[in-house]
Amino acid sequence: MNNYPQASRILVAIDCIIFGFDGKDIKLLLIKRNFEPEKGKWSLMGGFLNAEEDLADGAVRILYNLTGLKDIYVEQLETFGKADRDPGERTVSVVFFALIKIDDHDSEAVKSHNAAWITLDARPKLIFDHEQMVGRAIEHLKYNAALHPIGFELLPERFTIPQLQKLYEAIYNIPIDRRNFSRKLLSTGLLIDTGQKNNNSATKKATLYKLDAERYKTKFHSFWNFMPDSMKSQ
Amino acid sequence: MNNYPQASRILVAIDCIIFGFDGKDIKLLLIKRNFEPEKGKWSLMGGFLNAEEDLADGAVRILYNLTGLKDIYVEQLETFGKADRDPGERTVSVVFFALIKIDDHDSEAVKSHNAAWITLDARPKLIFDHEQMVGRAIEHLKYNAALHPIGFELLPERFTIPQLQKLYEAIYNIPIDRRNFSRKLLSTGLLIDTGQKNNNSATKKATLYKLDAERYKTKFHSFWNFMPDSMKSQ
DNA sequence: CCAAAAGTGTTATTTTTACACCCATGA
DNA sequence: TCATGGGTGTAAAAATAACACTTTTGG
Repeated sequence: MNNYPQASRILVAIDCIIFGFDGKDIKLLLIKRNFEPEKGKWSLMGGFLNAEEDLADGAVRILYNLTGLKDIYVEQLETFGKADRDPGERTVSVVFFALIKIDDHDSEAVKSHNAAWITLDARPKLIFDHEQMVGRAIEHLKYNAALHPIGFELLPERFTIPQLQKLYEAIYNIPIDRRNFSRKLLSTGLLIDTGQKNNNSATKKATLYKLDAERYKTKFHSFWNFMPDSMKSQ
Repeated sequence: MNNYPQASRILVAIDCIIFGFDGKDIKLLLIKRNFEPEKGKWSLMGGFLNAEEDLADGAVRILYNLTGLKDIYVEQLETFGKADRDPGERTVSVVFFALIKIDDHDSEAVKSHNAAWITLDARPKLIFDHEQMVGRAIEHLKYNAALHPIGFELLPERFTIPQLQKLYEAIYNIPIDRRNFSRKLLSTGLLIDTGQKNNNSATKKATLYKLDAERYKTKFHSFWNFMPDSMKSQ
């Protein structure tokens, strides 16, 4: 069957930008390639879309290979399609944006792929246009974390308000007022007090909350402001 | 040169969702296909990405073919990649979102493509997954018109505040308070009073404004609220 | 002179910001 | 007992929402 004889068939790649948070910094999961092409250089985790595979399934497959996780927060970000973006062969790359709970990943799988968690500041040069992809993903993270409750995807199942605050401070690289932040968060009605306290702290133990899964679903598309207004123009 | 021998080459399509505004309704530019496949049915305007063409250039080419316009507001929206989305052959489609000033388009070109401006309510069933694409684009329009000053792209070079209000009322399908809307708009500093008045009106003539191009560029990424807060949860 | 649409001002309410003190904990 | 981080309240400022009258125009 060939209804479109004159059109070009092109490689379709999938590249994944994977963010994590270690309690202090936002990190990217990058791989040091032990395969060709560009062996020895750093890149995003990727692969090709299979002939009979749904695009979204391809992203899940690639994320699973690297992290051992199946229920990851994934969004399609943007498709990169400059004619010369891959010098080997014309390739269009669909970039996916993933947020994971950093403690959940399978460190064996990560190790076997020669991958590492790297802070944004310390990231090496990446191959092809992967640098631009990361730039776009950081932009997306900043933009969307202010409007939707996606920050939770980077934290453990149970988390404290101070943890969440540190996350937002890392994303926007600004200090946030503790009192206002806490009030704003609690007023969303998204947080359920688990009654437990955090043991990690050497001082007063913070309350552990979990997400109200129902409300999270229904409120996800609301427009919010986790970010101070002074950041809105950036 | 074939560095990736085992990967599949796939057709890459480009489909364009083109919005216009006639002063009363938001409209879509759709084509009634006078070519195979699916001849006689309605679809989005589209085409295939050429072997040596940048993706963004492909979108511009396709938009130009249909509208005769080159400086159109275009954003990449989303890539649709279900394995079975095109029954003819595996095709991944990159969907673009375009806003045009409806009076500017080349009606000859539109006619020769068998295309028509159709209101959202009156739109026919579309082929393949084009229906979903349109749904996604409407969502995107609603979301983004509230946060960025993209509404202007649907209006003539010179426009009045009441025109802009009607546009927003059409997008969100709600009545907006004239006084609050006008104040909010003018406070952005984006509008320049041209000193002219609108002749179309049968009653009091409204002031014609134009965009402050400089400010438009610098303020584009600001987060705004052209939408009343009561809509935020939708 | 009247119907229809444009323009504009004030007040109440809500949201956001700025800011300081007390509490719990383990070393 | 003290240093560290967690928890909370209040008042000022800013933004938003609600609301009504006057002006211009063409028929």
